[in-house]
Amino acid sequence: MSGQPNDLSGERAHSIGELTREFGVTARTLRFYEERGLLRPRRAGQRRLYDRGDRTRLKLILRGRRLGFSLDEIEEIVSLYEAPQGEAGQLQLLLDRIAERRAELEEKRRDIAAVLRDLARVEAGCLERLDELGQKPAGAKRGGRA
Amino acid sequence: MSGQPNDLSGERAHSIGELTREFGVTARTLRFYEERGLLRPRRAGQRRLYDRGDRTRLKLILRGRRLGFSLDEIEEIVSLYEAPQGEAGQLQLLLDRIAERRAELEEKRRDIAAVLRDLARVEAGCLERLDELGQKPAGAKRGGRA
DNA sequence: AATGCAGTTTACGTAAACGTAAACTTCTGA
DNA sequence: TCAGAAGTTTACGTTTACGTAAACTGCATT
Repeated sequence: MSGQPNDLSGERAHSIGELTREFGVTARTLRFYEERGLLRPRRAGQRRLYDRGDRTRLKLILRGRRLGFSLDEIEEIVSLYEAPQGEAGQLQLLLDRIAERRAELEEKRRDIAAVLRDLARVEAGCLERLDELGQKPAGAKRGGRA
Repeated sequence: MSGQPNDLSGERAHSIGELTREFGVTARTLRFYEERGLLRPRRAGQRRLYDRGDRTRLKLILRGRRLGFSLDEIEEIVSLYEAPQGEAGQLQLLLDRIAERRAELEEKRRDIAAVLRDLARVEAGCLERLDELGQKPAGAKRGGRA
């Protein structure tokens, strides 16, 4: 229909190599995530095929990774997004876990704010000192308030 | 003067055990950080004595850890705070490194915002579904806008 | 003198998250 | 038809950040 054979979904699926280039990870990493159950690409014979959903999951995984979550934690977080529409008790449990994760994220946010504030102080000291030395600082555009 | 013997600084220094309790880390961790050069407590004979500066450094270290920085990166970041008041070239290098770190931290901040936004969406879905079921949700106070 | 607690060094062990190498298949272009 | 690129499985290696155990010291009780 849309060019490629085996196009059951109407979506263009990607090979593992395409994914590595797009996301800057190695094929080993993608296979490892699959082994861990974090990704579940379908297959064309042996070859893995990653569709849009897989790419979305990968984005979430890498986001969690940048934030320093372990793969176990990432699995937990990602699972929240795809929680089955259970009954009341399940939904309440889900809400509780969301609240926990939110608390962690807000702690991280405070940590970031603190580090940014400290860096701003050091930077201010540098600039002041540079000014005393009668130098012109290069580049380094400043952002908004911390 | 202020009670303890060997009180050269006018500050009350802490034993390793006190630190572990205060910060929720093990003694092994503190010794490991020292081995890595991240901490440099003074000694009373063999015993380590941690003063206010050491505690400040430890706070910075643990902050970096919560944000998923490696100990190498943490060392780099902490060293920024204690940079020697060098001459112009050194100051410029310092400013560059600060800019790099700021960029990383701001990426993390965006990541956090994204995850919080997604969690809020899932939460909204849960609450809606709970409402349909005619249940009253427990706890889980909501925060501000993402 | 003996016990116990807190601290010390030395050293091997471990879990997480991949890296790397080997040996094989499958497709594609020259 | 055959080389090369891209993919596959299997399996052992590596780095980071500590855990854990052994053996020792110094000090305070009992």
